[in-house]
Amino acid sequence: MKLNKSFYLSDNVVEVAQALIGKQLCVSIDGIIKSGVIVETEAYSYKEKACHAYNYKNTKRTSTLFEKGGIAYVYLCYGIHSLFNIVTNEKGFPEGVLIRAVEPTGGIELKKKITSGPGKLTKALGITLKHDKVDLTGDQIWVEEIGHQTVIEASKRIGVDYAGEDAELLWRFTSKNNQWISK
DNA sequence: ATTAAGATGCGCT
DNA sequence: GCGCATCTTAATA
Repeated sequence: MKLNKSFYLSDNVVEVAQALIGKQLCVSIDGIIKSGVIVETEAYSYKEKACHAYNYKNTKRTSTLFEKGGIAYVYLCYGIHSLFNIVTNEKGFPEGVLIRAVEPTGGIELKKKITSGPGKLTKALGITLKHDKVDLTGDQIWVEEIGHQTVIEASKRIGVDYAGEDAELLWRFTSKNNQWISK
């Protein structure tokens, strides 16, 4: 069952990040659907330094985060990697959930662990910068409830040491004992 | 116009 | 564990 818009409009991005664990992410490209269960997320909010849109910093890159929740935020990191986020909250409140890892369920090459990392999973799913601002209630990218029961663990986020005290926030959520999460 | 740095991943030691 | 590839954005002038 596809999640509807209201799921993404919560003003508590941390709750959304937790709720997304165990949901299934689907991407439809050229009629081919690729899917995977979300097993690792991170929450980002304008309230803390690690976020691109910290303190309502609205730039060309972060403008997507200021849009109404329920759309994709894809951006290029280090000139190489496309990172996929889900924008939450109402328009003007930049918050989002970074998808760091998924467990492949369909349409993805299963031989190698190519989904265990924010840069790799986008490639595995075929997500590109063209998907920036794509509506997640549409037919290109969406998230659906599949009734997965998961034990969620909270930990510190990765790669945000520069954020000082905010790097200590336990805003990374993983599915316990899952082999697909990044290390 | 110029430059520094980044929500990473890979290869090598 | 460490360094590099690679390029867009943003801060500075």
